[in-house]
Amino acid sequence: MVRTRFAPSPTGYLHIGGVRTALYNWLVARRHGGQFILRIDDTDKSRQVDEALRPILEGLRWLGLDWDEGPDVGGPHGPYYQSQRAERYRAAVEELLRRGAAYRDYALPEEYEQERRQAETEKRLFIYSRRWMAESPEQARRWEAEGRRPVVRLKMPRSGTCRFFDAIRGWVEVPWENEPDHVVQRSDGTCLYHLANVVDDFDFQITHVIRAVEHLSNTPRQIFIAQSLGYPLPVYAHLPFVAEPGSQNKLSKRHLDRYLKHPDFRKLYDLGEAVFRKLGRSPDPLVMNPVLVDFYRAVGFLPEAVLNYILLLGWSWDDKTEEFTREEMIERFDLERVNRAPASFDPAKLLAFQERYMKRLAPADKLPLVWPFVEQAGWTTYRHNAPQSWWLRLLEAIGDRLKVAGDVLQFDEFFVADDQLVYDPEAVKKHLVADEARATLVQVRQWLLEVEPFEAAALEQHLKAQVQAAGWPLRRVVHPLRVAVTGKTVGLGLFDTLELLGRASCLARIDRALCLSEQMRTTPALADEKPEG
RNA sequence: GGCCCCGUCGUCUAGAGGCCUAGGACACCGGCCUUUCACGCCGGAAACACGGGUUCGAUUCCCGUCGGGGUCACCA
Repeated sequence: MVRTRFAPSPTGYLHIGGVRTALYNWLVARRHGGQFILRIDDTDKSRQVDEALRPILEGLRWLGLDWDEGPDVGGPHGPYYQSQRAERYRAAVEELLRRGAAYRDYALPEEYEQERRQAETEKRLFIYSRRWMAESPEQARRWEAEGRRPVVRLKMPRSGTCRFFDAIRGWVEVPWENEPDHVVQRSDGTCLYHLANVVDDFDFQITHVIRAVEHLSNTPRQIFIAQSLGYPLPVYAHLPFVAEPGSQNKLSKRHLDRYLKHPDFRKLYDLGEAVFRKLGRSPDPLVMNPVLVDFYRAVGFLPEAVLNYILLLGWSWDDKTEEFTREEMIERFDLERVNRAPASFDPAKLLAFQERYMKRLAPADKLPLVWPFVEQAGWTTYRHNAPQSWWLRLLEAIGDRLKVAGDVLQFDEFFVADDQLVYDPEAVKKHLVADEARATLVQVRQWLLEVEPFEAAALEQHLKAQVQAAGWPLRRVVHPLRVAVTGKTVGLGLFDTLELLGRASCLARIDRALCLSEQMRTTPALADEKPEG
């Protein structure tokens, strides 16, 4: 039975790199019909573990990475929180002591540190003298009487090499003498991460330890602990880290400022910010950060797209295939095809996946995605009585312009009341102020009164015919009309726009636009200002 | 600094001695389509870090150099 695990610390956020680690663990488990376990590394626990854990669990659920054992679902090997397993770790330390693989060290931190520094100045490899290693109970009592409190150190081998197989890197060798006598239990009796980690992996019967390379250099000591305790070794697989856009540095949530100088990253961020602005939400730094998964959920990305992108961050199936359904991922994923070199996070490619996936959805599929955003923006009221067919028409007309679900909010001209529509001053200046534009609008207003039914096809047919009869170029009508009814120079197809707004709104907005145009002409400050040519 | 890991187009990658005139994708550039925007279509530029070996033959194997990164806690 294959059993893998993901072991996040409750930090309050889920990082792209973390998701990839979770995904690969999940895939290995699912591929082999095994189990995926979630364990919480809260050894130095803070009060609000639940609070700090929520974004992580929600993120994993959003992406569909379900776990078989762990928080919320329980399981036969629990508890799954390290903070609740302290007794178990202490027992393991006792066992290590009993087997002679560890010792109580009564050195004061300064004393140990001094030896270390001494070696450093002499430019030689530091090997602890073990001078304060308690050789007998009497000696221990004596030192305790002096007020010394021991830590427990691993009695690491001092010759030979630690050789282990890594499913991604192959054989890795490191001389044992490079490994110091690591502490496994503090002087206050609490145990350290590496000990806990090994004990948990054994207790949970983890068969594959798949984690970031940062842990590669921790592996020898963990192997020592495991072997000393008589535990079987899991299969190790160390994933390269995920690098920053355009660099080889490890991606971190802390350097948002620097990443924003990267144009593609900036574009992604701006997209999210635009959504937030329309929602009137202030940008929470734990959400408004494309390094964190919460960002994608908040902005309306499709989890399948995000997951597909992350899958390819260090793994590929062949020289052509880029898209994978959940089933295909499970069927094809293999640790042996994971790359050794770090892969840098490419915001543009992520966006490309999102666009590709979104483009395939029918309006009826997009509606439930988009709806929460419309609701949050409080825009359901203006057209609250619009039938579902109106919404489907709107989404159809928006088409590929909808990159993420939150993008609906950019089409606010369809949601605001006619007298609330905001006109872009540049657009007005460019397309509404000229005499010709005003005359055109007056004429078009008339034509709009005649069209029946007030639908895109009929509108297009009628307006085009009238324009041709008048001997005008189509653009003479299109641009002023678009600005008049939407306030913008860009948007959906014009005839779709007219239909969706409905006749009454169109007429009302044209009237407003004409007023606005009049004001512009008679206000010298505005009229004199020449638009950039 | 010690130890460990890594090095193919700007980015993600294919390549496991001849299939390579180094393939695909994203981004980029040019053109077409077009009522704006987005989409779409066509085309283009773009890489084996360097130096030695091994071999009839190296992007692929070995060594070195250079470059990048990780790690060296009574943190996780």
